[in-house]
Amino acid sequence: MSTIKYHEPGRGVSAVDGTNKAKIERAAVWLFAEHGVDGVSTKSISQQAGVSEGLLYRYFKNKDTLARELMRAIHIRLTEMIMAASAREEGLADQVSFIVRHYCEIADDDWTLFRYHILHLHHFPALSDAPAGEWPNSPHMAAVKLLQKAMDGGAMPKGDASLLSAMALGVVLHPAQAKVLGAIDGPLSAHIPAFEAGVFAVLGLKQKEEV
Amino acid sequence: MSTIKYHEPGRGVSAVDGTNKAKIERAAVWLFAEHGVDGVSTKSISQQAGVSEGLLYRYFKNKDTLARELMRAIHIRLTEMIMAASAREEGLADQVSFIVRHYCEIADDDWTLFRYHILHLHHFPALSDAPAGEWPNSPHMAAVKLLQKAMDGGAMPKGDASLLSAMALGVVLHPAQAKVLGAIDGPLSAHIPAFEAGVFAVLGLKQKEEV
DNA sequence: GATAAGTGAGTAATCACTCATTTATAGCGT
DNA sequence: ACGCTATAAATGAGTGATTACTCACTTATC
Repeated sequence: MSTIKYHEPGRGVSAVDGTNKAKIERAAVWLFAEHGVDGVSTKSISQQAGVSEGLLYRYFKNKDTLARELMRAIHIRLTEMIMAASAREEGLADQVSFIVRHYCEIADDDWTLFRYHILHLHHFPALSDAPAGEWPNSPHMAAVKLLQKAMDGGAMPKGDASLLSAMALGVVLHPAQAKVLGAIDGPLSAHIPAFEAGVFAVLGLKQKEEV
Repeated sequence: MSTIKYHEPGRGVSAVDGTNKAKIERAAVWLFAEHGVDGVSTKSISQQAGVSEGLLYRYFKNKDTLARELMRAIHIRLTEMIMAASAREEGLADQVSFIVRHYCEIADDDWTLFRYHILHLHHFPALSDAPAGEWPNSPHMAAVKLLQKAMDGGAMPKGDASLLSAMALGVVLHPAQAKVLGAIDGPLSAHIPAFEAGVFAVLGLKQKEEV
């Protein structure tokens, strides 16, 4: 696990080593987050990375593959985090707290990559459409499965798991979007207690008492 | 006011008349929502609209102006709706219900334009940054002012109005995003009761009793 | 000396935008 | 009705700039 870092253009992604491949990825994710995949030229990526344009094509088949691999990295990280929460045995409240906390920490850990995810996921329908088979392939579908299991087990009243999941995620993700637009500042983690309270309220769970 | 219509490529925007200008706007908003401003060529807009490429420049200075005018239309419509809610005198609960209901109805009324707004607002920093002066210039800032007034008047406990506003809006807007990605279907208006309950819960308001 | 890493000029396609030209519309005296 | 004219609406080939990507080549590494 990495230490927490903010805002600097393009930390994280792959290991923060000094290889040219990592330089390209860090430059690309920063530019993609800022301008969108179609708003960024391969030339600008190579310039930002400080390498030649041709080198991009030694490590990535084409621009779209580069953009998709970066998106997949954060998409999978978030999905697996929610699946990990789902596997915990301490009850629904614990699972929800786990997700809220780790969502914020993943966002803060590599804010550039996270920003790329929330702003441009829709550019990759194959990642986000997610009709989903046995394994959830998106954060949303993983959360739906978690809530469905809780409903089936009687831990919360039955309802539209997909809708409730979207509402609960929105309590965290829209503030994240507001942070992108400059309407909120500081790390997301600073607001974990507020997010927890909000998500608990939306799901109709009893707030755990203060300490 | 117009009748409710769904999904068809590019209804709404300006009046749904048959003028070439309206044809261009409808084609553009559909393509911009689908592929982003930078992912759409002026040629493709003119083809989708069934006019020549040169005609675009009789009605709009350039591609970016066209994209910005369309975004401004929905951005202002949503902002003014929230300001209208703010002017109502029936109390905070009534204002919140008003906003939730009208947000859904505006989205359903011109889903293509609304989709363009939630997916690509960040492409226009000048519209979304909104440090805001006396008059709120974004839905978020309008909602913040409403909540701040409610807090000052003792209608709800004091807190971070900007954060709470983002959380509350997220209860409606993230499901809207989920609908864009195909994880939720049907008109947003179908979920108004659930959204109201969620927003009330996030804001710590008493749910009005069932009828 | 062999393989891998890295370069950047070159290519055909596409881009946003212009402008000389053509087509449609409107007004008006007869 | 009709022709004549002035203006507005609409066209699409043409412009230089930029695009994603290739490849013959040079440089570094073992």
